[in-house]
Amino acid sequence: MSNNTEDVAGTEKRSLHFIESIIEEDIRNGKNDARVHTRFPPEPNGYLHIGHAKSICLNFGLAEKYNGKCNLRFDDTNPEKEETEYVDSIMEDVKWLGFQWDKEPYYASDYFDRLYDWAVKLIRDGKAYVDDQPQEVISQQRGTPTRPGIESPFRNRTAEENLDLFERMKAGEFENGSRVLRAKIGMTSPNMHMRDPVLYRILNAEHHRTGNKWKIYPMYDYAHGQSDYLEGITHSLCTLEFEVHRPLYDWCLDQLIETSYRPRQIEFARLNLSYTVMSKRKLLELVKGNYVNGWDDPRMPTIAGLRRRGYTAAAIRTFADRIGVAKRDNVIDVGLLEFTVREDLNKITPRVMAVIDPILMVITNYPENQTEEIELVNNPEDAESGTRMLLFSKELFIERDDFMIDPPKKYFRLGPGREVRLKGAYVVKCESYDQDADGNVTTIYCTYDAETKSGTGSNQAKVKGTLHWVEANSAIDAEVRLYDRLFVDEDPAGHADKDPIEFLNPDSLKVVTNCKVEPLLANTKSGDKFQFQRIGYFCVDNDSTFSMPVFNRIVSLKDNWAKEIQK
RNA sequence: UGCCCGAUAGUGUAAUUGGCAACACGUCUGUCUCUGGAUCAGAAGAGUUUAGGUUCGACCCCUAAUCGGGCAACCA
Repeated sequence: MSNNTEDVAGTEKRSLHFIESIIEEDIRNGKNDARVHTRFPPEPNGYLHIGHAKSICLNFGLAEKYNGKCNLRFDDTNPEKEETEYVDSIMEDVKWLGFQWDKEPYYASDYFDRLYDWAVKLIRDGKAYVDDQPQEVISQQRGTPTRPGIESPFRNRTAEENLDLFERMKAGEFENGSRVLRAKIGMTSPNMHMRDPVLYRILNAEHHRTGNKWKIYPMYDYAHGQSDYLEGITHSLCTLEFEVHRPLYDWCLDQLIETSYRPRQIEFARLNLSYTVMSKRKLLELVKGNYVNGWDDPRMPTIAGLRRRGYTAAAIRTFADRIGVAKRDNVIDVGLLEFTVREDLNKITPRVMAVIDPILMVITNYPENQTEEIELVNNPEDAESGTRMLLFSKELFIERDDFMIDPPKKYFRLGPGREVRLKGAYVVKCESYDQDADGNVTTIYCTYDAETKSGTGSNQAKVKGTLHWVEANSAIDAEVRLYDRLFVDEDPAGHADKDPIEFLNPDSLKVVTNCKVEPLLANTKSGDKFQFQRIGYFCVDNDSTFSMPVFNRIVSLKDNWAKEIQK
């Protein structure tokens, strides 16, 4: 390592984060034969969220960077919470993000036999014992962080007795929860996790892979390090809350292996995002309580939700890269995520005309029954994207927001007597308008100047605004789903006395059904993304049909006018 | 009252490992524009939680304090 910085994406310089520093030092020292082998170890008890994406990008990214490998391993040691549906969704999400795990996916449950044999070794070595006490008693005896615990009366059974009991636990002779296998470490450690921790518990539940074969299941602390070891993992990355578990991770390995190869646990700070919740438990609550429409609801911070919303995998990877990796607690502004998608979408999406809240515009001096074709650039950011033709006629739809009867001075759009350009077409001037009984504007009457057609080079006096529009007769109907942040509070889970549900944003979804979009949008498929000119980025939803296309708003365009009216 | 982590502009992350704090987002100006988008140019904004110490020199090392987070599931 000659320099502490490196090229990222060819241009940006980025310095090494602390995990990379550790890895590079390990490589220099030839530790574990200078291999880099990471793993992403989700428990299949829920869908992955953007926080997991950070971890995925970290683990797979490190493997890529150092020519190593990264495993996908399902940490399925608790059959009561785990399901195959989650396994499938997790694999799909990891692949979608653009990563490929080494070989086949691994499962902690594949190691149950090895883990069992190791447990037997611990018992033989006098380092584990079977405790017959109920959970509450064990819990009481553990003491408190400030007071040491006391030893279990079953702590000093003979190895033979322990072995016999443990085998019978495995055989299913005992009741659920009636006995556990505990490590024999001591009851006085200031670290609660080191006070004779439970290694195995009896669980009469059907496991999603091993079915009813097992009656006992290993605990995370016992299973994780050994699973890492069996897979040849070198750097086992996890979040900060596992810091206090590390001594136990190391203790187990110390007792069980004698090779020089050793996996090392390193902790980093999990991602927190403003205006959302980021725990599987809380997300599950949103799903089960029908506050959202499933795990892939576009408002969810799940990878499936973001995907359906229209976020690109590239944007999420860039985001993960931008937020960095460190050990201090952090809350990332959702604005950064939004910026990152806009940045990506700006480069890749075709621009189209779509009017979300249409109002009829009649061009009074445009010949009756005449139409013409207007050529429009598909994407000014992409020279390869070409152009397309769009119909223009006497009757158009424009956005209701783009007209005001009595506009303020800084309003660059249409009002009585004002002039604007219709994007790609002509400059029009508002001559009059109709209102209904309630005062709503129903039709806007304009005149156009035939000399001002776009691309003719006739440099007309500049107009302040340019509006998007669709031709009234050829436009097709569409449904648009306007998504906004799910919570109105910056940190919905940060109130000890209040449930995040209380901060749900009542306007997080607005369904608009009478939108008018250009005819091209009849032929789209789920997942297609567009920029609705002047409005935002949109993505074709799964619910879309030929007769009624449905678009999700991914994110709006940066809107300075909206900011202006805030003032 | 215990133990373990952490603390740098509004938010994140840096600082060539001790040489007078940088980048991104955000904010504000302005430019350009047939998207009030994008682009481009520029500005404001921290003197690194505090107090000591070591040193020619400290964001960086030491000590203490303060603040924040984590730890007492047969969850992961």
